[in-house]
Amino acid sequence: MTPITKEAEVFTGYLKEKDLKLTEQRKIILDAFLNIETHVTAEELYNKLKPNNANIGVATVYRTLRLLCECGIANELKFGDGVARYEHLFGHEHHDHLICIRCGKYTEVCDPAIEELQNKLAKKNHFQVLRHRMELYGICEDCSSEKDSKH
Amino acid sequence: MTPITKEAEVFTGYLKEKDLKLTEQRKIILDAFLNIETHVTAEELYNKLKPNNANIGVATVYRTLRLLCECGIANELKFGDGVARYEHLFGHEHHDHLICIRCGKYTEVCDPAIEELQNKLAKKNHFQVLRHRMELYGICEDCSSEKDSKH
DNA sequence: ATTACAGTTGATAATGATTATCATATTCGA
DNA sequence: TCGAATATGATAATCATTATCAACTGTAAT
Repeated sequence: MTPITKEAEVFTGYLKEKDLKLTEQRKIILDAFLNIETHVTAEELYNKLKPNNANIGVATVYRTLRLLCECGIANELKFGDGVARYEHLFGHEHHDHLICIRCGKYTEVCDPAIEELQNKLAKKNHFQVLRHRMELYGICEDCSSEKDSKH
Repeated sequence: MTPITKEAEVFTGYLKEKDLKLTEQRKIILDAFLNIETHVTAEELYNKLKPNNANIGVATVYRTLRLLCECGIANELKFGDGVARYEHLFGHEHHDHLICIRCGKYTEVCDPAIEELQNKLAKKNHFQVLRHRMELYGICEDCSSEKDSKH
């Protein structure tokens, strides 16, 4: 069976609402995107699709990822290396990132206490927060112990 | 008199240490950079210099900004619009940003309580934090009241 | 099912920020 | 002053992303 995911429903609804069309490519891209449990770049997703779908172009991948962001299924991340990465939002609502500068691995974290302080901070500055990003860069546990275990 | 700024000292020291040369262009670029009290992009700095220094190329501006980052005088910021911005660090050590998505204005903020929680969060994840970035995106006070005052 | 049109597609050109190249020019210690 | 090492500016190259556009497809009404 082909289970109709929450994401597929949302996407379909969004397209209808905007008078956009549910094309074969969009279905394939959404499906592939949901089957990746980490960040992907548009390029990576495109390369993943190519073997089985020789006919999907990069431009369409970019276009579709934008749509997925617009309807809240995906989230665009820019860590500062000049490439946009995309992650799905459903199932892991909001979170921040710990990014290892040695191996590139990242961990999703969430700290409600920090969020609360952020809101307080914003209020103090008469600023209405819509979204935020917080990234801690450093060395992850694995890389840290690797360095220690040099013998 | 030409006051020798702390930044000029640091820069000179850094260049000497690395066997790099203190060129006329580097002096001019540092000077111009220090005279801007906000973020600048490399392009903006270049345009600012051009009228009085027809002979400085964009490449040199980029190169010099990188040096300034390396020696801790400048800090590179990437807000996700594809352009790198640079701010000086001395005098405003560490801070985070409130960024207005309507007018583009940003405010520097600093909250030690948040920093502390960040460190705790990292420790809990056995992660060694080297640096972090936190940006709150939303509507600033001015833009917010502007909207209200539509009459 | 057919039609017709609005929206979509892929190939590729274009863009825009940044970096590499390279011949010429500068710096600075000996 | 000289010479080796480093810098410079102009411009080509790069890389991710977006625009272009003729051909194609989804959809809702017929």
